[in-house]
Amino acid sequence: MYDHLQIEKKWQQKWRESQLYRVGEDQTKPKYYILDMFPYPSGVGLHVGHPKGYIATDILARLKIMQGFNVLHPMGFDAFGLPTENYAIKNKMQPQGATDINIANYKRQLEILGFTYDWEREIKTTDPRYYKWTQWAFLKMFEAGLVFESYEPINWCPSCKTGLANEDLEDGKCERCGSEIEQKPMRQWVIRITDYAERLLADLDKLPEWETSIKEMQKNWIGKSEGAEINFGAASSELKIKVFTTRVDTIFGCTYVVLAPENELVEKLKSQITNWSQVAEYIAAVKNKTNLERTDLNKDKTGVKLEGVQAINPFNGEKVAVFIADYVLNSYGTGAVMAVPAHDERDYEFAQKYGISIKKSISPAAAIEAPDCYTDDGLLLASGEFTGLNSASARTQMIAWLEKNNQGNKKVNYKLQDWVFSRQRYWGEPIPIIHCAKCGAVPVPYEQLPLTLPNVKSYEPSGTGESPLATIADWVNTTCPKCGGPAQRETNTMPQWAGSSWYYLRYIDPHNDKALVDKAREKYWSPVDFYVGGAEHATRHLFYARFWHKFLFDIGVVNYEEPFKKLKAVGLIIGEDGRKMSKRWGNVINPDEVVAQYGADSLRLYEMFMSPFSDSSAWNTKGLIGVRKFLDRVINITTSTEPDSAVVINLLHKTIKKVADDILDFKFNTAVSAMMILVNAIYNQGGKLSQANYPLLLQILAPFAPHLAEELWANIGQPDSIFRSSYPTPDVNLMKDSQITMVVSVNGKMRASLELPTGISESEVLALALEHELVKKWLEGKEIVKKIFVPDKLINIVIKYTP
RNA sequence: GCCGCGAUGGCGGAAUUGGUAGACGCGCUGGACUUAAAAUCCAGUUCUAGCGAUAGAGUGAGGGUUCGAUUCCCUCUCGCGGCACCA
Repeated sequence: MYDHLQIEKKWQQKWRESQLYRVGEDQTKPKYYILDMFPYPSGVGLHVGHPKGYIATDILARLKIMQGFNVLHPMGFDAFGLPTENYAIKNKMQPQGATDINIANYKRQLEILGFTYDWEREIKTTDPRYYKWTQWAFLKMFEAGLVFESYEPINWCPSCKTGLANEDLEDGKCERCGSEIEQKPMRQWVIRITDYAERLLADLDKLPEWETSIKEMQKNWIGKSEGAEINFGAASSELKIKVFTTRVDTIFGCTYVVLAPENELVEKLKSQITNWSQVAEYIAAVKNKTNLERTDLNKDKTGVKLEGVQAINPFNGEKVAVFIADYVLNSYGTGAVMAVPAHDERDYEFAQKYGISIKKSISPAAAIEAPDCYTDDGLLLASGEFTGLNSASARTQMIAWLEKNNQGNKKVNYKLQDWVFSRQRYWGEPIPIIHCAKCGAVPVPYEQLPLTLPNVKSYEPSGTGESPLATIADWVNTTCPKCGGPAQRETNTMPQWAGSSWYYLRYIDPHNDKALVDKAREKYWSPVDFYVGGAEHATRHLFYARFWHKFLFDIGVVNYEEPFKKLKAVGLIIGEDGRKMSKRWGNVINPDEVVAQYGADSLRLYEMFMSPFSDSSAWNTKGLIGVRKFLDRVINITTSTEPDSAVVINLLHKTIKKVADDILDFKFNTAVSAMMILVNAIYNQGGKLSQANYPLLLQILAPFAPHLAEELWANIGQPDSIFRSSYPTPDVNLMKDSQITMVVSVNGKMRASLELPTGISESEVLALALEHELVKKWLEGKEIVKKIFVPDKLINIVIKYTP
């Protein structure tokens, strides 16, 4: 047993005093930038799940430091946003005050775990010196035409009293509070992220070190689909009904056309629609539905036929019926589809219900029975000049036909929607725009940045949908920077994602007041070599950050097109009862208590040992005691003037290599296991280790258990920190095995094993095997058909099977 | 429904160009030490049969490829994550 409290406190203080973690700018050294997703400092503090990723990056950082790299491993706080604002309202505090208290608590909790952060580089997104550059980037986007105002209906959370982006919804409910959301028209600032859709998709291929699952999620999020826009004529009207389809090849099977109820064509066709009252009623009913109801797949498809209107198929001049139905979304494609019930399941279901005819135009290429609704590619059937073509070439030729006849064109669509970038809330970066009656939306001049958040009496949402900022007359009323006339400030603030979209750049150059980041420094430190965080950010933060970075690249602020070279997702730690850690279940484990009772080194080691890094797994205090026992065993190893056994020497050098390799691979659980095996071997030789090898043991342990390793390092008279020593290099000769276990199997089944010198030949092994009693009895009276020999591994004797 | 990932002892998990399944840890059993307990140390621990040597079975289920499959292929079941009427 050792006094972890005393040791850990002592070294944390010494490291601070000696500025062990100060990050230098010596650009002649190779750099390594390791980044954690920075935390949101909530009022409840950290539970043991939060630091898991930080422990892993800290181990990697310490290894890299010992390997001679200039390591940047910073930490900061993503502090703007709703939770703090709501927390402040509830506790009758100012959001700024609540943030300061929460950050101080988080820092304290991080400090006791012994991380290598250089707090000189700390970032807070709420610091005006930081958000000056968030605002600056926004204005650059405004200048570049990427930002626009939109009056589209937005998702409105009646409980949070704020607008939400689609990204902030879960199952049509508010991600934060779980309330059902409503549709409410609201003036919003929107960023044209869709302009970058193609690059965000294509450049995923430049990220081989990202986990495929996260790349797949981003791909699905962008949702690219290639197809065609086709103009259907409207009978007895000049209007064109433009539809989008990925399956032009099925168009000869089109028996009706469907418009989204909100499609503006509906209003334009009003004069021809003979059942308008019925149509209007349907449109009104759809409007009242929440998105949740509308997108519920289990519900029946509904729609109304537009009596008096017909659409003309440009390929064959056929007139087909026109419907409105809420299964067609106005926000995707053209808000209109051509329906081919024979080859699309939704259309099939709808046609069945409304008695619309079903016409086959594709037959399966293989000789199989065609189902009523066949959705795969095949051969074209009854399709005029295109009959007999396969689907793929038909699509190419039919699009060419459309373009030649001016009836449509090739078109790529994305599910990705533009980024609603404003919130009607107080605790966010003010959007630096001034509204002038004469000049329109005018940017706040760059030299006036940062545009700071004013103090306000009440942080409660106004309830009208406007930000509390709107109530501060002397802040709102200003003069137009362009014409000098009276004007009003924008009162919306930015979403929480804004500050986190580029923070990794600021760590490189945190105090620069002339630029977002110095370009030479950025060239040296970027990109982030290793980024670690929760997979839940795959389609939000990670997507926005990639977009923001590409924009900064385009305007020449950064040198590289992608911000994060390697990405690893951290698995959750759930409660001992198998449920997510939450106050509600009373299963939260507080790291403060674990550190007090077992020490930070034990916590670090345990979280790395408990499961593969990216897997989620349940906390188990018994397992924690197991790694604490391991540390106690390390302490009890004594140094000796006697040489070590061959087994220990061999194992030590193998372990040096394995631990370093495993850290770089984020396979911490097997690294810890390898160290345990080594220590067990040392105990088998009496718990003594030679003076020459003892320091090596401490060095491989140091990244995992820094306090203890540092203490033991000092105990053997080392004057400087163990983290200023060089990570040991394994001796390849000492790692070599002189003996191997040769497996002898008969028909693939292990029957015996032989301890033999390495490099032994097949004939020698065979001779020994045939003599072996355990092998002999299986071979008696049997004919040997063949032998398979894997050098230094096994020999398999194959005999003829005679029942 | 679609996309991705996964399923191994009582538990967490280990094992990759296909070659000893169950490393390491927890738990459990026994022993040493102790007046006793805790701690520590040592030994054992997949299941079945056997005192034992040993034999048989065994990596979610079924099939296949192979001298040999936890690993590769096909079908299915269950679980996790993401997306979801995207035309």
